[in-house]
Amino acid sequence: MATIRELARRSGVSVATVSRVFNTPEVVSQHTRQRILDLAAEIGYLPNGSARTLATKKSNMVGLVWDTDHRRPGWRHPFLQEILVALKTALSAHGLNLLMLAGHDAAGPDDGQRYVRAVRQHNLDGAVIIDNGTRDPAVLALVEAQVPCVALDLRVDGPTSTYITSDNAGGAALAVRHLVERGHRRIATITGPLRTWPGAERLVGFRAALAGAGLQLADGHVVEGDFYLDGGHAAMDRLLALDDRPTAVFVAGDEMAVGAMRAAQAAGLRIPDDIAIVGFDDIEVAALIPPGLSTVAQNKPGFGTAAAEALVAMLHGGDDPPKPTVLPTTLVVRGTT
Amino acid sequence: MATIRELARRSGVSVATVSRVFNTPEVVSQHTRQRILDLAAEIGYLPNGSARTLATKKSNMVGLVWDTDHRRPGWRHPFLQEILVALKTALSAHGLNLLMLAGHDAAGPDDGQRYVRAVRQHNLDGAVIIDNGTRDPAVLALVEAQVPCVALDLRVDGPTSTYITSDNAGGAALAVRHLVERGHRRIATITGPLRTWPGAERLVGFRAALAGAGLQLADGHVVEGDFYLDGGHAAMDRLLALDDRPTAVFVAGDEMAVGAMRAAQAAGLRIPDDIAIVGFDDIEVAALIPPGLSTVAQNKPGFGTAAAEALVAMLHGGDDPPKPTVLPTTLVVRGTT
DNA sequence: GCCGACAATGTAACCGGTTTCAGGTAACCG
DNA sequence: CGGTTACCTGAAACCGGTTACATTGTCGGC
Repeated sequence: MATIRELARRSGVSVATVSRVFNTPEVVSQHTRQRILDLAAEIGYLPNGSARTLATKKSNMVGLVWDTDHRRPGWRHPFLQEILVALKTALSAHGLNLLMLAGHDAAGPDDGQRYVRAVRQHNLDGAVIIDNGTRDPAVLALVEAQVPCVALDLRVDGPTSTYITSDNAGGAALAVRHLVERGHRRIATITGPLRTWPGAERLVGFRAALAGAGLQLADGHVVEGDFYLDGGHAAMDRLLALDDRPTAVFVAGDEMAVGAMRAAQAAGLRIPDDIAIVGFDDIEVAALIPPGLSTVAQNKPGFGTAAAEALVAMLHGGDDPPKPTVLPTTLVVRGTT
Repeated sequence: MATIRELARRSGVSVATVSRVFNTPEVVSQHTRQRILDLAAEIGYLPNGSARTLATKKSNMVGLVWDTDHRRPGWRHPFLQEILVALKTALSAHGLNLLMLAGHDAAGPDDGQRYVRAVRQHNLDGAVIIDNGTRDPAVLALVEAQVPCVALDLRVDGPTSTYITSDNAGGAALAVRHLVERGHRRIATITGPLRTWPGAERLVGFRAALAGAGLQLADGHVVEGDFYLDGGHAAMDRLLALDDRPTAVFVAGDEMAVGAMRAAQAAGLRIPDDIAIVGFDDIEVAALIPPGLSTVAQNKPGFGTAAAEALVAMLHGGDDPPKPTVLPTTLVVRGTT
């Protein structure tokens, strides 16, 4: 393994000069620079990342906090894969790597400082937080420790942190307006967990849009779900048991919407004739399941790229507190409406 | 930021002793050890990972090679999320972290050495390769460079590398036998890309099982697909255009199977009465799409845990070449058969 | 009472870079 | 021709750990 001293010796310069070739190339003369670069390529020299990190305290790595909730074994993010692809691509375009941080599953004590510890131990430059749905104290510790952070779908801010989210309220409004246009008057909703940011916001948007259309929200027409399929099914069952059963339901998550569709079908209802459904997320199944789930689509890669941009801005950029990014949503009309 | 010298000074011992407390605790006296640990907790001392890596050349990090194929923007692994969860959990139980390595998307030259470079630069202890479907030369460079590697669904082996795969041939055989039991005699298959390991093996298993059942494989009853939905659709169209149309199709991937179902339905065929379909993978949609896709299920978390085990065995274990892991598959019968 | 073994700790070199500061050379100016 | 100045390079301290080797002290055996 070639080291910098080896390379310096061979090319007859000092280690300082070699170091400069890789860090501030403009200060070393064209001639020596080229000679060193050629030789470096020849002997296969690569600057050692650990040494560099040790000296500079910058690792060019950001942590990925994605806590696979131990209380909920089947926990899945609706479109983790798309986010990850976009995030990784955008980060590596800036020379940043992504380190997956261990969550609850990690060995060692858990005093709520586990992410902070990991960040300090590895000299991470920042962190991306993919919401686990709850305000994990360990996550909050991260932003309190002034680690540059960008959270997805979790509302955190401060001098060194910001968040990316879809226009949840606006998306919900899109859904409602669409249903109203289709002639529905009795519109219910199955929400996400209301302690989560998207869960809460989509309900806010729903209510506002309903009011905007001059419609009343009937008793029992708001049922809190859990973003999972079975939860959606159960919630729909409750709606269908009502005396003034709604003719349309805005379901705040596609997975729940699929469950809701099943519940409706199990109750012998035809979709969309007897009951219309609009989901949120636009996950893969939405297009596949007959008759096709109308839904509010999120800009999935947008989460990843926006997160990368925001993080880079905080790392390289000035001191002005970063602005949250709100990604626009779009309505996708399929067969359920 | 407390350093080891600071901690040493405060507790009145040498840095060597402090270091030993964290690395070989048994050699330092109970009394001093406790005193140092207490003080460490008090001042919040954490060993610096970079310094440690620099000195020991072990980083306790493994690279994740997951090349999001730039030639195929929509490239998705059928169950990346499940693998990732299991992998991360299993690795962190051994104190290992996962670093996502940049692929084609990275800046800099691409001479096929990009992963090797990344590994050397960060002193990675090993790598997990999530197959991109092709034998990427950059991946092969990794195993040639004697980096401890474990590949998923990609057959690589050598003194420092091994792979994890499902029993693809066996799974295909399960599917065929199931169809035979249902009374089918004219069984066709839509394969994955035959240059991929799972694509090839599933075809092998298919052929063997057919022969084992004493059945002939008719001309044109093997159509190569691409693991994507549209490819499955197109392949099914070709099968349905045949004179001796099959009564059952083994589709070597669920995503393709969904496409195939659509093609069949578009052609006015009833499933499973006019044509039966068995998929492979057991992705989420399989259970959701009516009438429910019968399929060969893979042990998804198994990939992650097995990969972690294999890697740990190579890192800590002896020099005996690691054994590949073949995960059993199971048949899940739903409505398409 | 001396010696060897052993347990606990310290000293200092080393891992492979970065960076401050200073030195040398050549060009330029008055 | 002396003095700036700009440009390029080198010497050496430093980042925060690990570890080979040396040292000290205790104790048991003979």
